[in-house]
Amino acid sequence: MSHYYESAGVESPGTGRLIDFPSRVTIIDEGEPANAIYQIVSGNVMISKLLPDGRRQIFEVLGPGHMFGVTPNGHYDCIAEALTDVRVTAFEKGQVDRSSAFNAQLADVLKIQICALHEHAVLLGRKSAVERVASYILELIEGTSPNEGWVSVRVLMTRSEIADYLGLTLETVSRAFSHLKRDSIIAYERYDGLIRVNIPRLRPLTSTY
Amino acid sequence: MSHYYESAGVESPGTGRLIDFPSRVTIIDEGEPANAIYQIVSGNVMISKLLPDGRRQIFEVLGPGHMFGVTPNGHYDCIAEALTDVRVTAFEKGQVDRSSAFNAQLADVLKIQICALHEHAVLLGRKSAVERVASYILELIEGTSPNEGWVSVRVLMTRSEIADYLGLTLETVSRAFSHLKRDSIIAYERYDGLIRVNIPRLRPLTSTY
DNA sequence: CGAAGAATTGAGGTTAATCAACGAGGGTGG
DNA sequence: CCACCCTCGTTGATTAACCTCAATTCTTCG
Repeated sequence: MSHYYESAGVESPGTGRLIDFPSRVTIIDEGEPANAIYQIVSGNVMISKLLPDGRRQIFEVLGPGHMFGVTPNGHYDCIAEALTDVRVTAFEKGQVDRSSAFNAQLADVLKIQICALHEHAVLLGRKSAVERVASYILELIEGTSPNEGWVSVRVLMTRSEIADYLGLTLETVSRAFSHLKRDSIIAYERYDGLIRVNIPRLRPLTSTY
Repeated sequence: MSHYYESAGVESPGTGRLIDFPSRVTIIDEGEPANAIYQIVSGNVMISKLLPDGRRQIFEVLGPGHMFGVTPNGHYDCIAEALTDVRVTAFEKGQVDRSSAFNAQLADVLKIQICALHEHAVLLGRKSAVERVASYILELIEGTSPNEGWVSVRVLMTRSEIADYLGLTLETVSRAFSHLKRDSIIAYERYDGLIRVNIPRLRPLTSTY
């Protein structure tokens, strides 16, 4: 069962309801009846699944504009958890089903998500540990302004979460970070998760075009 | 460049054009301008991506009703290849964009695909070789009538293709099949890819609910 | 029948997982 | 304020799983 922390029930423009969640809180649980579709206003949300024995796989980390809680049947097929403090718009099932504007926007974000899931499947199925971590760091930077030279970026996920995202163990992730640091491809800053990244040297390690 | 084998350009009911492809032919290539969206009428299509050094990851094997060639930008993000002889309906870009009936159907299949991609990410990131192969065989049976007892199923993909689908090598896939055969969980029939499967004994090996 | 491709099996090497110890913050309560 | 605990991260030693290389068999098709 997930525990819901609601902000004041402010009505958003498009029939949606604004809800706030603090960091690390479960927003939706796998198997719950799918009563709403959520769109992120601010913050980041991790989407994952658990195996019966506790193994976890995180598929994607979504940011503002993205949607989750979409399912082909009546139940959520995965877990959504707040990585940061998050503000979402919740659209009640049935209220938006017939809105073609909503469905058009939904289709757009689903296309982007499928594309990202494809890329992530290549990572999980075919990349080495260092390639995975390099790809992860580069992914953090995507969208950040300058894509050349040294760039600073904040790593919000723990080693354990990164491991569950990359299909590795936390030790292997830690070793890969150490490896990149030793080779001066990344450098740690005053330890609040901030790192500096040498993009031209990192990019070739990802084995991506 | 993919080479297109077209059937007689029969017009399908909904402004789509019917096209036939023989087995193993490339239907769309990554990077090509996305001029059409395809819906499978009959047969199966493998969706994959290649890394620069030739490593391949197959994400999904699609059947009738499913769509491919959907992309958030103007270019295909992955390869589509005929696993069997395939008949598809090709919908030209621009002709269907404003059809809400088409978009509704598109959204429906995208939701199913995302769900499948989630499940596959768990397999790639968190399952052992035998668990992956067991999951693969069970997936072949999904939709086949009786889900209990012994069931016959045809394995259409080569060991190499299965390996690229499961993120393994073909030898590891072969060993996993041999392992399942030795334990009488599957049995080979007169070798045209047909195997018999003991579902009650196979299912626990997949580590899925 | 012969050739080419597919599958199987074995031996040995490599990568990442596992098991384990230790250190660095951050919060809590005495 | 300090001692304690707990989580997180790092690093080392060992193990296990899977990959690589190689040889052989099986299957299909001309």
